[in-house]
Amino acid sequence: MPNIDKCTEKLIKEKATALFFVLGHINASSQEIADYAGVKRTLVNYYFRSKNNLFKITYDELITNLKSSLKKIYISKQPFSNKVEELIDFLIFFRESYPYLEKFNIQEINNINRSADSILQPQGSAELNYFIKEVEQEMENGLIKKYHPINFILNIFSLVSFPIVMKPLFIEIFDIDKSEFIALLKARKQVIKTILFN
Amino acid sequence: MPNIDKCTEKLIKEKATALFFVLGHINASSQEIADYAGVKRTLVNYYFRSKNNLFKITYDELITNLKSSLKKIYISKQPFSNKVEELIDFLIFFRESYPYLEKFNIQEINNINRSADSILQPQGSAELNYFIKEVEQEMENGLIKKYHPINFILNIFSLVSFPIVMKPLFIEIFDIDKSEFIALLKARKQVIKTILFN
DNA sequence: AAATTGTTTGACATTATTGTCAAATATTTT
DNA sequence: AAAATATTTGACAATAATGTCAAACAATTT
Repeated sequence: MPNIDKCTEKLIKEKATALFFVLGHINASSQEIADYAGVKRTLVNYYFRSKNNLFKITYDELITNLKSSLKKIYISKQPFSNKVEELIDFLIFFRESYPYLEKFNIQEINNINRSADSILQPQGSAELNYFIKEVEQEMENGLIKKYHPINFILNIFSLVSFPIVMKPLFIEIFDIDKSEFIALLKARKQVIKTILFN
Repeated sequence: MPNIDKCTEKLIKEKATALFFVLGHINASSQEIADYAGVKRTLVNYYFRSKNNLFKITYDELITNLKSSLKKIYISKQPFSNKVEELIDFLIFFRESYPYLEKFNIQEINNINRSADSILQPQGSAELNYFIKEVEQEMENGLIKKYHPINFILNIFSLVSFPIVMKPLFIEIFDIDKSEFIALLKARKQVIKTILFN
Protein backbone atom coordinates (compact mmCIF):
# COMPACT_ATOMS: atom_id res chain seq x y z
CA MET A 1 0.00 0.00 0.00
CA PRO A 2 1.71 3.16 -1.19
CA ASN A 3 1.24 6.43 0.63
CA ILE A 4 -0.49 9.15 -1.27
CA ASP A 5 -0.57 12.15 1.01
CA LYS A 6 2.74 11.81 2.82
CA CYS A 7 5.99 10.09 2.05
CA THR A 8 6.59 7.05 4.20
CA GLU A 9 9.70 8.44 5.84
CA LYS A 10 7.93 11.55 7.12
CA LEU A 11 4.94 9.49 8.17
CA ILE A 12 7.02 7.12 10.26
CA LYS A 13 8.88 9.99 11.89
CA GLU A 14 5.74 11.87 12.81
CA LYS A 15 3.95 8.83 14.15
CA ALA A 16 7.01 7.83 16.11
CA THR A 17 7.26 11.29 17.68
CA ALA A 18 3.64 11.10 18.76
CA LEU A 19 4.07 7.56 20.06
CA PHE A 20 7.20 8.42 22.05
CA PHE A 21 6.50 11.86 23.46
CA VAL A 22 2.73 12.39 23.32
CA LEU A 23 1.45 8.91 24.13
CA GLY A 24 4.48 8.03 26.24
CA HIS A 25 5.46 4.72 24.64
CA ILE A 26 9.09 5.66 25.13
CA ASN A 27 10.24 2.06 24.81
CA ALA A 28 7.95 1.09 21.95
CA SER A 29 9.29 -1.78 19.85
CA SER A 30 9.93 -1.26 16.17
CA GLN A 31 6.87 -3.43 15.52
CA GLU A 32 4.76 -1.12 17.63
CA ILE A 33 6.05 1.94 15.80
CA ALA A 34 5.42 0.33 12.42
CA ASP A 35 1.90 -0.71 13.40
CA TYR A 36 1.09 2.77 14.65
CA ALA A 37 2.31 4.26 11.38
CA GLY A 38 0.52 1.55 9.41
CA VAL A 39 3.62 0.25 7.67
CA LYS A 40 5.74 -2.92 7.76
CA ARG A 41 8.40 -3.09 10.42
CA THR A 42 11.28 -3.41 8.00
CA LEU A 43 10.53 0.03 6.61
CA VAL A 44 11.62 1.51 9.90
CA ASN A 45 15.02 -0.02 9.27
CA TYR A 46 14.99 0.89 5.61
CA TYR A 47 14.45 4.59 6.29
CA PHE A 48 16.12 5.00 9.65
CA ARG A 49 18.67 2.16 9.82
CA SER A 50 17.80 1.36 13.43
CA LYS A 51 15.09 2.07 15.92
CA ASN A 52 17.56 3.90 18.10
CA ASN A 53 18.50 6.19 15.27
CA LEU A 54 14.86 6.99 14.64
CA PHE A 55 14.42 7.79 18.30
CA LYS A 56 17.48 10.02 18.30
CA ILE A 57 16.22 11.93 15.28
CA THR A 58 12.77 12.59 16.74
CA TYR A 59 14.25 13.53 20.09
CA ASP A 60 16.79 15.91 18.59
CA GLU A 61 14.11 17.68 16.60
CA LEU A 62 11.98 18.28 19.67
CA ILE A 63 14.90 19.49 21.75
CA THR A 64 16.05 21.82 19.01
CA ASN A 65 12.60 23.41 18.92
CA LEU A 66 12.51 23.70 22.69
CA LYS A 67 15.95 25.26 22.96
CA SER A 68 15.34 27.73 20.20
CA SER A 69 12.09 28.92 21.77
CA LEU A 70 13.71 29.26 25.19
CA LYS A 71 16.62 31.25 23.80
CA LYS A 72 14.26 33.69 22.12
CA ILE A 73 12.50 34.27 25.42
CA TYR A 74 15.76 34.61 27.40
CA ILE A 75 16.97 37.52 25.32
CA SER A 76 13.65 39.11 24.39
CA LYS A 77 13.36 42.82 25.07
CA GLN A 78 10.59 43.21 27.63
CA PRO A 79 10.18 43.90 31.33
CA PHE A 80 11.64 41.12 33.48
CA SER A 81 8.36 40.03 35.05
CA ASN A 82 6.74 39.77 31.63
CA LYS A 83 9.63 37.68 30.45
CA VAL A 84 9.24 35.30 33.37
CA GLU A 85 5.54 35.11 32.68
CA GLU A 86 6.19 34.27 29.05
CA LEU A 87 8.71 31.65 30.12
CA ILE A 88 6.22 30.03 32.47
CA ASP A 89 3.46 30.08 29.87
CA PHE A 90 5.68 28.58 27.24
CA LEU A 91 7.02 25.88 29.56
CA ILE A 92 3.53 24.84 30.58
CA PHE A 93 2.43 24.79 26.96
CA PHE A 94 5.42 22.72 25.86
CA ARG A 95 5.24 20.28 28.75
CA GLU A 96 1.59 19.68 28.06
CA SER A 97 2.19 19.25 24.33
CA TYR A 98 4.89 16.63 24.88
CA PRO A 99 4.28 15.43 28.43
CA TYR A 100 6.63 12.48 28.04
CA LEU A 101 9.70 14.33 26.85
CA GLU A 102 10.72 15.12 30.39
CA LYS A 103 10.05 11.54 31.34
CA PHE A 104 12.63 10.40 28.81
CA ASN A 105 15.11 13.01 30.01
CA ILE A 106 14.77 11.69 33.52
CA GLN A 107 15.15 8.10 32.35
CA GLU A 108 18.28 8.90 30.42
CA ILE A 109 19.98 11.48 32.61
CA ASN A 110 21.08 8.93 35.10
CA ASN A 111 21.63 6.10 32.70
CA ILE A 112 24.78 4.27 33.66
CA ASN A 113 25.67 3.48 30.09
CA ARG A 114 25.43 7.09 29.05
CA SER A 115 28.46 7.78 26.89
CA ALA A 116 29.85 10.49 24.66
CA ASP A 117 27.44 9.51 21.90
CA SER A 118 24.47 9.64 24.22
CA ILE A 119 21.21 10.95 22.85
CA LEU A 120 21.12 13.51 25.61
CA GLN A 121 23.39 16.47 24.96
CA PRO A 122 22.42 19.13 27.47
CA GLN A 123 24.33 22.38 27.32
CA GLY A 124 24.12 25.95 28.44
CA SER A 125 23.93 28.91 26.10
CA ALA A 126 24.90 32.56 25.89
CA GLU A 127 21.19 33.36 26.01
CA LEU A 128 20.73 31.52 29.29
CA ASN A 129 23.73 33.33 30.77
CA TYR A 130 22.22 36.62 29.67
CA PHE A 131 19.00 35.72 31.48
CA ILE A 132 20.91 34.73 34.62
CA LYS A 133 22.63 38.12 34.62
CA GLU A 134 19.23 39.72 34.38
CA VAL A 135 18.04 37.67 37.37
CA GLU A 136 21.01 38.97 39.37
CA GLN A 137 20.14 42.49 38.33
CA GLU A 138 16.56 42.09 39.57
CA MET A 139 17.85 40.74 42.86
CA GLU A 140 19.79 43.97 43.24
CA ASN A 141 16.65 45.90 42.38
CA GLY A 142 14.79 44.03 45.11
CA LEU A 143 12.14 42.55 42.83
CA ILE A 144 13.15 39.05 43.89
CA LYS A 145 14.87 37.67 46.96
CA LYS A 146 18.64 37.48 46.98
CA TYR A 147 20.27 34.08 46.62
CA HIS A 148 22.32 32.22 44.03
CA PRO A 149 20.56 33.17 40.77
CA ILE A 150 20.49 29.58 39.60
CA ASN A 151 17.92 28.95 42.32
CA PHE A 152 15.51 31.24 40.54
CA ILE A 153 15.76 29.17 37.37
CA LEU A 154 15.49 25.95 39.35
CA ASN A 155 12.36 27.29 40.99
CA ILE A 156 10.68 28.09 37.69
CA PHE A 157 11.42 24.72 36.13
CA SER A 158 10.59 22.77 39.28
CA LEU A 159 7.30 24.52 40.01
CA VAL A 160 6.14 24.13 36.41
CA SER A 161 7.45 20.72 35.40
CA PHE A 162 7.22 18.52 38.46
CA PRO A 163 3.45 18.63 38.95
CA ILE A 164 2.98 17.85 35.26
CA VAL A 165 5.43 14.97 35.29
CA MET A 166 3.87 13.54 38.45
CA LYS A 167 0.29 14.32 37.53
CA PRO A 168 -1.13 10.77 37.66
CA LEU A 169 0.54 10.14 41.00
CA PHE A 170 -0.72 13.34 42.56
CA ILE A 171 -4.24 12.69 41.32
CA GLU A 172 -4.28 9.46 43.26
CA ILE A 173 -2.53 10.83 46.34
CA PHE A 174 -4.82 13.82 46.66
CA ASP A 175 -7.78 11.69 45.61
CA ILE A 176 -9.25 14.26 43.26
CA ASP A 177 -10.73 14.09 39.77
CA LYS A 178 -8.47 14.36 36.79
CA SER A 179 -10.46 17.34 35.56
CA GLU A 180 -10.22 19.00 38.94
CA PHE A 181 -6.45 18.57 38.97
CA ILE A 182 -6.16 20.00 35.47
CA ALA A 183 -8.19 23.01 36.59
CA LEU A 184 -5.91 23.32 39.59
CA LEU A 185 -2.83 23.28 37.34
CA LYS A 186 -4.40 25.96 35.17
CA ALA A 187 -4.98 28.22 38.14
CA ARG A 188 -1.55 27.29 39.43
CA LYS A 189 0.09 29.46 36.81
CA GLN A 190 -0.87 32.48 38.91
CA VAL A 191 0.35 30.79 42.10
CA ILE A 192 3.77 30.24 40.57
CA LYS A 193 4.09 33.86 39.51
CA THR A 194 3.13 35.07 42.97
CA ILE A 195 5.63 32.79 44.64
CA LEU A 196 8.53 33.74 42.40
CA PHE A 197 8.36 37.46 43.14
CA ASN A 198 8.43 39.39 46.37
CA MET B 1 29.78 -20.99 48.08
CA PRO B 2 27.54 -20.76 51.13
CA ASN B 3 26.91 -17.49 52.90
CA ILE B 4 28.08 -17.29 56.45
CA ASP B 5 27.09 -13.88 57.72
CA LYS B 6 23.81 -13.38 55.93
CA CYS B 7 21.22 -15.71 54.51
CA THR B 8 21.13 -15.63 50.73
CA GLU B 9 17.59 -14.36 50.52
CA LYS B 10 18.32 -11.27 52.59
CA LEU B 11 21.57 -10.71 50.74
CA ILE B 12 19.90 -10.74 47.35
CA LYS B 13 17.17 -8.41 48.52
CA GLU B 14 19.57 -5.88 50.00
CA LYS B 15 21.89 -5.89 47.02
CA ALA B 16 18.94 -5.57 44.67
CA THR B 17 17.61 -2.57 46.59
CA ALA B 18 20.99 -0.84 46.32
CA LEU B 19 21.31 -1.73 42.67
CA PHE B 20 17.83 -0.45 41.82
CA PHE B 21 17.43 2.65 43.94
CA VAL B 22 20.91 3.78 44.98
CA LEU B 23 22.92 2.98 41.86
CA GLY B 24 19.97 3.48 39.56
CA HIS B 25 20.08 0.22 37.58
CA ILE B 26 16.31 0.19 37.57
CA ASN B 27 16.17 -2.23 34.65
CA ALA B 28 18.99 -4.50 35.78
CA SER B 29 18.73 -8.04 34.40
CA SER B 30 18.45 -10.97 36.77
CA GLN B 31 22.02 -11.83 35.81
CA GLU B 32 23.20 -8.38 36.84
CA ILE B 33 21.39 -8.63 40.16
CA ALA B 34 22.86 -12.06 40.82
CA ASP B 35 26.37 -10.92 39.93
CA TYR B 36 26.09 -7.89 42.19
CA ALA B 37 24.98 -10.12 45.04
CA GLY B 38 27.64 -12.69 44.19
CA VAL B 39 25.22 -15.57 43.65
CA LYS B 40 24.00 -17.65 40.72
CA ARG B 41 21.14 -16.23 38.72
CA THR B 42 18.78 -19.11 39.41
CA LEU B 43 18.82 -18.27 43.09
CA VAL B 44 16.96 -15.09 42.32
CA ASN B 45 14.16 -17.24 40.94
CA TYR B 46 14.44 -19.75 43.73
CA TYR B 47 13.94 -17.15 46.45
CA PHE B 48 11.77 -14.61 44.67
CA ARG B 49 10.06 -16.58 41.90
CA SER B 50 10.62 -13.81 39.36
CA LYS B 51 12.71 -10.72 38.93
CA ASN B 52 9.60 -8.62 38.86
CA ASN B 53 8.48 -10.00 42.16
CA LEU B 54 11.85 -9.19 43.70
CA PHE B 55 11.58 -5.67 42.38
CA LYS B 56 8.08 -5.30 43.77
CA ILE B 57 9.20 -6.46 47.19
CA THR B 58 12.13 -4.05 47.40
CA TYR B 59 10.01 -1.20 46.09
CA ASP B 60 7.20 -1.84 48.52
CA GLU B 61 9.58 -1.87 51.47
CA LEU B 62 11.03 1.49 50.53
CA ILE B 63 7.65 3.06 49.95
CA THR B 64 6.31 1.73 53.22
CA ASN B 65 9.21 3.37 55.04
CA LEU B 66 8.71 6.62 53.19
CA LYS B 67 4.99 6.76 53.83
CA SER B 68 5.30 5.94 57.49
CA SER B 69 7.89 8.69 58.02
CA LEU B 70 5.79 11.22 56.16
CA LYS B 71 2.68 10.35 58.16
CA LYS B 72 4.53 10.88 61.42
CA ILE B 73 5.61 14.31 60.29
CA TYR B 74 2.14 15.25 58.99
CA ILE B 75 0.50 14.75 62.37
CA SER B 76 3.39 15.68 64.64
CA LYS B 77 2.60 18.23 67.34
CA GLN B 78 4.79 21.23 66.61
CA PRO B 79 4.48 24.72 65.13
CA PHE B 80 3.52 24.66 61.49
CA SER B 81 6.71 26.23 60.18
CA ASN B 82 8.83 23.71 62.10
CA LYS B 83 6.75 20.93 60.65
CA VAL B 84 7.33 22.18 57.14
CA GLU B 85 11.02 22.48 57.87
CA GLU B 86 11.13 18.92 59.13
CA LEU B 87 9.24 17.78 56.05
CA ILE B 88 11.73 19.50 53.76
CA ASP B 89 14.72 18.13 55.65
CA PHE B 90 13.35 14.63 55.59
CA LEU B 91 12.43 14.77 51.90
CA ILE B 92 15.91 15.98 50.96
CA PHE B 93 17.47 13.27 53.10
CA PHE B 94 15.30 10.54 51.63
CA ARG B 95 15.70 11.68 48.02
CA GLU B 96 19.45 11.74 48.43
CA SER B 97 19.50 8.32 50.08
CA TYR B 98 17.54 6.73 47.26
CA PRO B 99 17.94 9.14 44.38
CA TYR B 100 16.50 6.71 41.86
CA LEU B 101 13.26 5.90 43.61
CA GLU B 102 11.58 8.94 42.13
CA LYS B 103 13.02 8.04 38.77
CA PHE B 104 11.20 4.73 38.91
CA ASN B 105 8.00 6.41 40.01
CA ILE B 106 8.18 8.68 37.01
CA GLN B 107 8.89 5.78 34.68
CA GLU B 108 5.97 3.80 35.98
CA ILE B 109 3.39 6.49 36.62
CA ASN B 110 2.63 6.91 32.98
CA ASN B 111 3.18 3.34 31.94
CA ILE B 112 0.50 2.36 29.48
CA ASN B 113 0.37 -1.20 30.69
CA ARG B 114 -0.20 -0.12 34.26
CA SER B 115 -2.96 -2.31 35.60
CA ALA B 116 -4.70 -3.07 38.85
CA ASP B 117 -1.77 -5.22 39.97
CA SER B 118 0.70 -2.46 39.18
CA ILE B 119 3.68 -2.06 41.47
CA LEU B 120 2.71 1.54 42.04
CA GLN B 121 -0.12 1.96 44.50
CA PRO B 122 -0.23 5.62 45.39
CA GLN B 123 -2.89 6.67 47.86
CA GLY B 124 -3.73 9.47 50.18
CA SER B 125 -4.04 9.13 53.94
CA ALA B 126 -5.86 10.60 56.89
CA GLU B 127 -2.55 12.08 57.99
CA LEU B 128 -2.10 13.92 54.72
CA ASN B 129 -5.62 15.28 54.93
CA TYR B 130 -4.89 16.47 58.45
CA PHE B 131 -1.83 18.32 57.16
CA ILE B 132 -3.83 19.88 54.32
CA LYS B 133 -6.36 21.16 56.84
CA GLU B 134 -3.49 22.70 58.75
CA VAL B 135 -2.24 24.38 55.59
CA GLU B 136 -5.68 25.91 55.10
CA GLN B 137 -5.63 27.09 58.68
CA GLU B 138 -2.28 28.82 58.17
CA MET B 139 -3.61 30.48 55.03
CA GLU B 140 -6.36 31.96 57.19
CA ASN B 141 -3.73 33.09 59.67
CA GLY B 142 -1.86 34.83 56.88
CA LEU B 143 1.37 32.88 57.31
CA ILE B 144 1.16 31.68 53.73
CA LYS B 145 -0.55 33.03 50.65
CA LYS B 146 -4.12 31.98 49.93
CA TYR B 147 -4.74 29.50 47.16
CA HIS B 148 -5.86 25.89 46.80
CA PRO B 149 -3.96 24.18 49.67
CA ILE B 150 -2.79 21.39 47.39
CA ASN B 151 -0.56 23.95 45.71
CA PHE B 152 1.40 24.31 48.92
CA ILE B 153 2.15 20.59 48.97
CA LEU B 154 2.97 20.61 45.26
CA ASN B 155 5.37 23.46 45.89
CA ILE B 156 7.25 21.62 48.62
CA PHE B 157 7.62 18.41 46.64
CA SER B 158 8.47 20.19 43.41
CA LEU B 159 11.06 22.53 44.87
CA VAL B 160 12.78 19.71 46.74
CA SER B 161 12.55 16.77 44.35
CA PHE B 162 12.90 18.19 40.88
CA PRO B 163 16.42 19.63 41.21
CA ILE B 164 17.60 16.34 42.71
CA VAL B 165 16.00 14.24 40.00
CA MET B 166 17.40 16.49 37.29
CA LYS B 167 20.76 17.06 38.93
CA PRO B 168 23.01 15.72 36.16
CA LEU B 169 21.12 17.69 33.53
CA PHE B 170 21.28 20.94 35.46
CA ILE B 171 24.99 20.51 36.11
CA GLU B 172 25.59 20.44 32.38
CA ILE B 173 23.14 23.19 31.53
CA PHE B 174 24.49 25.60 34.12
CA ASP B 175 28.02 24.43 33.37
CA ILE B 176 29.08 24.22 37.00
CA ASP B 177 31.04 21.67 39.02
CA LYS B 178 29.23 18.78 40.60
CA SER B 179 30.53 19.84 44.01
CA GLU B 180 29.38 23.40 43.41
CA PHE B 181 25.90 22.21 42.53
CA ILE B 182 25.75 20.02 45.62
CA ALA B 183 26.73 23.02 47.73
CA LEU B 184 24.05 25.02 45.99
CA LEU B 185 21.44 22.38 46.80
CA LYS B 186 22.55 22.39 50.42
CA ALA B 187 22.10 26.14 50.66
CA ARG B 188 18.89 25.82 48.71
CA LYS B 189 17.12 24.37 51.71
CA GLN B 190 16.94 27.89 53.13
CA VAL B 191 15.79 29.30 49.80
CA ILE B 192 12.88 26.88 49.72
CA LYS B 193 11.77 27.80 53.22
CA THR B 194 11.89 31.50 52.42
CA ILE B 195 9.85 31.03 49.27
CA LEU B 196 7.15 28.94 50.91
CA PHE B 197 6.24 31.49 53.54
CA ASN B 198 5.22 35.12 53.29
C1' DA C 1 24.23 -43.34 58.97
C1' DA C 2 19.90 -43.15 56.65
C1' DA C 3 16.29 -40.28 55.49
C1' DT C 4 14.33 -35.98 54.94
C1' DT C 5 14.49 -31.37 53.84
C1' DG C 6 16.58 -27.18 52.07
C1' DT C 7 19.86 -25.00 48.82
C1' DT C 8 22.60 -24.53 44.74
C1' DT C 9 23.85 -25.53 40.03
C1' DG C 10 23.94 -26.14 34.92
C1' DA C 11 21.24 -27.25 30.98
C1' DC C 12 17.23 -26.27 28.57
C1' DA C 13 13.00 -24.31 26.34
C1' DT C 14 10.64 -20.19 25.47
C1' DT C 15 9.92 -15.63 24.19
C1' DA C 16 10.80 -11.06 22.45
C1' DT C 17 13.21 -8.10 19.71
C1' DT C 18 16.48 -6.54 16.42
C1' DG C 19 18.74 -5.89 11.98
C1' DT C 20 19.89 -8.03 7.32
C1' DC C 21 19.03 -9.68 2.83
C1' DA C 22 17.34 -11.25 -1.38
C1' DA C 23 13.27 -11.32 -3.90
C1' DA C 24 9.06 -8.89 -5.33
C1' DT C 25 6.85 -4.80 -6.59
C1' DA C 26 6.34 0.00 -7.91
C1' DT C 27 8.15 4.19 -9.86
C1' DT C 28 11.02 6.93 -12.70
C1' DT C 29 14.24 7.61 -16.37
C1' DT C 30 16.01 6.66 -20.83
C1' DA D 1 8.66 -0.51 -23.34
C1' DA D 2 13.13 -1.48 -21.51
C1' DA D 3 16.32 -0.28 -18.09
C1' DA D 4 17.49 1.66 -13.93
C1' DT D 5 16.24 3.02 -9.49
C1' DA D 6 13.49 3.24 -5.31
C1' DT D 7 10.40 1.03 -2.20
C1' DT D 8 8.21 -2.78 0.06
C1' DT D 9 7.88 -7.46 1.67
C1' DG D 10 8.66 -11.97 4.02
C1' DA D 11 12.05 -15.10 5.64
C1' DC D 12 16.00 -15.54 8.30
C1' DA D 13 19.83 -15.27 11.78
C1' DA D 14 21.52 -13.35 15.94
C1' DT D 15 21.02 -11.80 20.52
C1' DA D 16 19.42 -11.30 25.05
C1' DA D 17 16.67 -12.29 28.78
C1' DT D 18 13.39 -15.10 31.50
C1' DG D 19 11.70 -18.99 34.11
C1' DT D 20 11.71 -24.20 34.77
C1' DC D 21 13.59 -28.50 36.05
C1' DA D 22 16.11 -32.36 37.33
C1' DA D 23 20.27 -33.44 39.34
C1' DA D 24 23.97 -32.35 42.67
C1' DC D 25 25.09 -30.91 47.05
C1' DA D 26 24.64 -29.45 51.99
C1' DA D 27 22.41 -29.35 56.33
C1' DT D 28 19.28 -31.19 59.61
C1' DT D 29 16.43 -34.63 61.70
C1' DT D 30 15.35 -39.21 62.98
